Amino acid sequence: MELPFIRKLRHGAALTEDDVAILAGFARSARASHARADFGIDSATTRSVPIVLDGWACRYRMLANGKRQIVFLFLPGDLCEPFGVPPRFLDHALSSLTPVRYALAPLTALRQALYASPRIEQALWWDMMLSTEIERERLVSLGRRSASERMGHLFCELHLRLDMIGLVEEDGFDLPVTQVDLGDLLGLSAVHVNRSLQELRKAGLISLTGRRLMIHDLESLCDLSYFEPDYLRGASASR
Amino acid sequence: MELPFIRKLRHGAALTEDDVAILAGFARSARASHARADFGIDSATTRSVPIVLDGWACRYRMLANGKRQIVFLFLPGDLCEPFGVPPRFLDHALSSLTPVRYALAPLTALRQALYASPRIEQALWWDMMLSTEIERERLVSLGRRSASERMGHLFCELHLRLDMIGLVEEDGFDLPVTQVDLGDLLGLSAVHVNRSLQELRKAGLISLTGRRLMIHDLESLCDLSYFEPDYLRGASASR
DNA sequence: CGGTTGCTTGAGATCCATCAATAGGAGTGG
DNA sequence: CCACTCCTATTGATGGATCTCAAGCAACCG
Repeated sequence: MELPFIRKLRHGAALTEDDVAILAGFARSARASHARADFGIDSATTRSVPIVLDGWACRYRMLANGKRQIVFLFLPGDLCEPFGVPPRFLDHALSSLTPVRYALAPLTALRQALYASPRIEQALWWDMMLSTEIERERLVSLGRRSASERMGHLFCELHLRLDMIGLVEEDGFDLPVTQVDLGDLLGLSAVHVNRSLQELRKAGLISLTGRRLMIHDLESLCDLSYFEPDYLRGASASR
Repeated sequence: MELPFIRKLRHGAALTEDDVAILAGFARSARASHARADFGIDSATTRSVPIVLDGWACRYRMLANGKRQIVFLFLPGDLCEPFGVPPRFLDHALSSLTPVRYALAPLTALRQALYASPRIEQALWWDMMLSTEIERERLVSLGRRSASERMGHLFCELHLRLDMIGLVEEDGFDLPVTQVDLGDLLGLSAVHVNRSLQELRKAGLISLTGRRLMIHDLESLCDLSYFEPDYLRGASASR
């Protein structure tokens, strides 16, 4: 199967075979990380953008009172930094949630790639804007949506993002994170995550057994959570 | 006085006089907007990035249940979109909070400017990362900080951002927004905004009369709200 | 097996939203 | 100038949403 980040970028621009070859080069040297391990920037890897090949990861922040907030959730195919990030902004607070395989794309090589191909440039900008929109919408969730609305919105978002890389089967997908993680993602306590999940279950919208989430009524879930797929209106390359 | 957005960008790169001249060109044709008016992209101005010259503005989102969440607060000198945003992502939900003067920088001209000068390119990337960090930190606020912590954090952030463009005098600055606006920014009800403000006042940390905010004890305010100026660690051009 | 991790449930406390009412100030029309 | 209205800030009272603390249970694992 095609690399997830290439599969994803195809949604942002009509890549040629040459483009794909260049991008595939970034994934040649993969690293592996255990679950729950920081894998951010160390001195040796500075000036590189991690690309998730497999597994789930996140950017998070810890407060002095011990609370954690996950700022962004990275799925397979996601670039963990913008392609033009100044090195002094490179983020140390990247962590795996599951075991993760990732590649490190040097900033210089990324720049060369987008100079070489306007389609790659377009795809990378598209990817960055997609991430930005996702982040903004989560901000709206934390500010103005109730617990179960947030949960529902997250599931709609995941459905859309995972579908983009072919990881949705029959409206179900793996959800390989704990309820504590979901709480840190949604700004909720683990206990309340549990209760919100049960609300959605009782409403017949989802089921979640093992680590597999089934969405039984996507439309109602979107309605409940004010999810508008349009907010990722760049999600398709066609206009 | 120098244009605020040039003054701001100087923090991100050592601009030459030529750079400044190019940037100043963007501000030549200013538009004006009343308070509380959408001034986003219309057909005539598409493919341009608004730059705030004067006044406060925001990007917001409305939910179907009537709730509003402000996603980003724009101060004088702020670019309202990333410089490389694909046109299909241009945001319609930009609104002024006060009367605003703004310029429209065509995307194509921005690209030419950053091709022409690596310092301009560096400054624009720096600016984008600064915005990103601010947005992330607000997400942390909404997820994991209490009402008065959020409020304190916002004031620390504003102090830092306004100081960058010379709008702080004796630890005080104008805060030209209503308590409803503050609520939509911080994910709170207007009533609770009022009570949180009084908490900060009673603690002797701030005073807010008319539309002027005085910060009496910046250090305590930072401690209270877990504000770490480092999160804007690219804030100075020196490394 | 015992220890750990994650999920579930209950009870009580806290934070914050909502509803409602008052008061002051700014603008507006007569 | 005055009466009127609208907007904003403020305060009180109440209820609901969510947190925290605590305990039990199942699954997994060394």
